[in-house]
Amino acid sequence: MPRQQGASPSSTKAATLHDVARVAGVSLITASRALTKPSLVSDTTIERVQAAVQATGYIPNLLAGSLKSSRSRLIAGLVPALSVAQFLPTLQALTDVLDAAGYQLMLGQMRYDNSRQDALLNAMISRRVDGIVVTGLIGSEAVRRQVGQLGIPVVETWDLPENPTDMVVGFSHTAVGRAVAAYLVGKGYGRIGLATGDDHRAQLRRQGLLAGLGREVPTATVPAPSSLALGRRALGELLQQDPALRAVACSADQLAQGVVVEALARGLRVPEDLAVCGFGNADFSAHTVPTLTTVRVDGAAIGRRAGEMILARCRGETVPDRIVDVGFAIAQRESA
Amino acid sequence: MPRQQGASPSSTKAATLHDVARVAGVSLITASRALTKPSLVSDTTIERVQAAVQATGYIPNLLAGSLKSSRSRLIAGLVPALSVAQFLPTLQALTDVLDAAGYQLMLGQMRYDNSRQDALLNAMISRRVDGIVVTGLIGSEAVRRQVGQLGIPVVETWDLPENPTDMVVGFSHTAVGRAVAAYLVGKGYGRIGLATGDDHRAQLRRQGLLAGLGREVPTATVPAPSSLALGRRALGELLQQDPALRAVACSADQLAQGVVVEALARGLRVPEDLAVCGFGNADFSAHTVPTLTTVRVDGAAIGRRAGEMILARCRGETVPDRIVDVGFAIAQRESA
DNA sequence: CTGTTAGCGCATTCAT
DNA sequence: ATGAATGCGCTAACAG
Repeated sequence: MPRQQGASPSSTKAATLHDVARVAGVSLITASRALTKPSLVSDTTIERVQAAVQATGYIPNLLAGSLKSSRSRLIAGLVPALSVAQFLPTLQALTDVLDAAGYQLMLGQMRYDNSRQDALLNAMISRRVDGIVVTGLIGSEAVRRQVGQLGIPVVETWDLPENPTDMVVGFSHTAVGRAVAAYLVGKGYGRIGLATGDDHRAQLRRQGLLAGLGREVPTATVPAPSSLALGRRALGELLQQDPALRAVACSADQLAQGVVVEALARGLRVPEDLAVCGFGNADFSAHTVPTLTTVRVDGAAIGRRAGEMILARCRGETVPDRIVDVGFAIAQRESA
Repeated sequence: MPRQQGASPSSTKAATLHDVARVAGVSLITASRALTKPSLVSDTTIERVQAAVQATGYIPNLLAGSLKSSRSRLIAGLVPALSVAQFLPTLQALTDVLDAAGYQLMLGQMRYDNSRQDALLNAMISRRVDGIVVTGLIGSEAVRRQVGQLGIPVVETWDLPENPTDMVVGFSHTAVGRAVAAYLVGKGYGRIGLATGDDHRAQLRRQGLLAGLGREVPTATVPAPSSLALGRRALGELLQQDPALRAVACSADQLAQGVVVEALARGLRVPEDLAVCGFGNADFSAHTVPTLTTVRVDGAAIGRRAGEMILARCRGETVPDRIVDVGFAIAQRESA
């Protein structure tokens, strides 16, 4: 018995707070307070209002409440693309933190494109989001100014810029690059190559790696999002540049996995003939053969922390640490 | 020079449409129409209004517009969890389709928990979402009734129930199970095992597989989300149940990858000693060694189609095909 | 093509 | 502890 398409609600129109108040025999505002600020209302009226809510099937209209109070309880969550596995734990943790506080996340995909970032931010601001969490940085100077003027709290994540738009939760990518360089050199690998994505942060890690090594290295650059297939291709390119390559640093575990697969397919042993280091500590990295040496980053912690900072600012609190470094750690495993 | 935290906008309050109208020298409603229904307004006034928008830095308040028009241009997108890689292409395509039409996606994680599903739906309805897209089915009978009464369009996806809440875009999981059974039997594999997730859809595929085979099979059930590690564990369990196992059907490519890794680690050749079939055609499946035989499903098409159906209903159109079967195909590769 | 009027449903401000 | 009035910013419905 399919319901009538596009029809208005089957019977009468939806109940409003007005109806609840009438049924409960109290004024509009008392009903409102009973539901949102129970401490200001007597227990008996709370009960009567709640009974009226049940009776009427009342569902509050947050649009109206938001308009009046100028607080939408909506947070914008911006990612380059949902397919970037890297950011999923962050988004997941963020959504959970917000949900627990009665906030919802509006999702936006920026597509590594500044003009789209502009349009998206405008759409979010039009909805009067109470805060913005962006994975990566806000690239558009115009947008930075705009959110600054409007006083919208912003948390940039997964990076650690010197001049954040507002707040930031992340870590130093150049430090990661240096750490990986030091690790590989410490293991005695001389001929090192790099398989890297083309995004901003991967390039920072590249710079750190080169600085740590003190020289250029063979490099294969692949487009986002990183994948096993791209890793295989990258190793092919790197071996053309240096057939005697002994180690490959990768900008993502997906790439590292591909490099390993390609190496094994070419009859190279990992790590005896070729060492491989990834980045991100993906869920599979501890369980491949060989297990993947990688850089561990707590993406969920980034999301949680970002959510808490945004919520604190939404409550009007001052956040003492506007720049939070969650750090990273090299996870030593078999592949390097 | 950090901006003042929690401060109100740096200077005066934000411009409203009222200000725009005043600056442009037209009435409020004309300014509104110039921005949202330009066809009803003369070109010269459009220009003047747009100039006024620039001059005032006006950003529309969709909260107010939505309240008045009862159309929020907000769509709820519900997934069990963001970590279920399966659904990402669907969400990504859905977000793109909605964005192009000026709609935004509000993300919700249901956590395989009916009570949370209830609470989440309520939060979404409170915000007067214009539609709901859920990956999987709406489990709560109360919620189904509620959205039905409110006349909110709903698209359930990735399944093909006989009685959808409203609309559905998916495919038959029992048919997938039968197809996989037929494929493996056709290849001559006798002793077949199953590594499967514990979610509803995976169980439907299991039923199809068993029906196709006409008998029970050794089964290892793992919790969501599927991963390489769980696949390795599952193969261990299956080999305990039947050391002479010749083939394993998996409910996800992540599991299949783990089964392959574990098989190789135990000195089994794939597919000579053990054939493996996955599900979902993940991005890596065509590039592993050996490449993974799997079931191809067009997740992006599901998201696109779902978005189009929701948007059509938001425009008041009648959707002729309320039940859309996007089908599936077995991708024959090396592992089986 | 343009304008006037009248709210959408709720929360803030003041009163009692 | 409760209530009356007011308006958040915008758009639908009618005029002209």
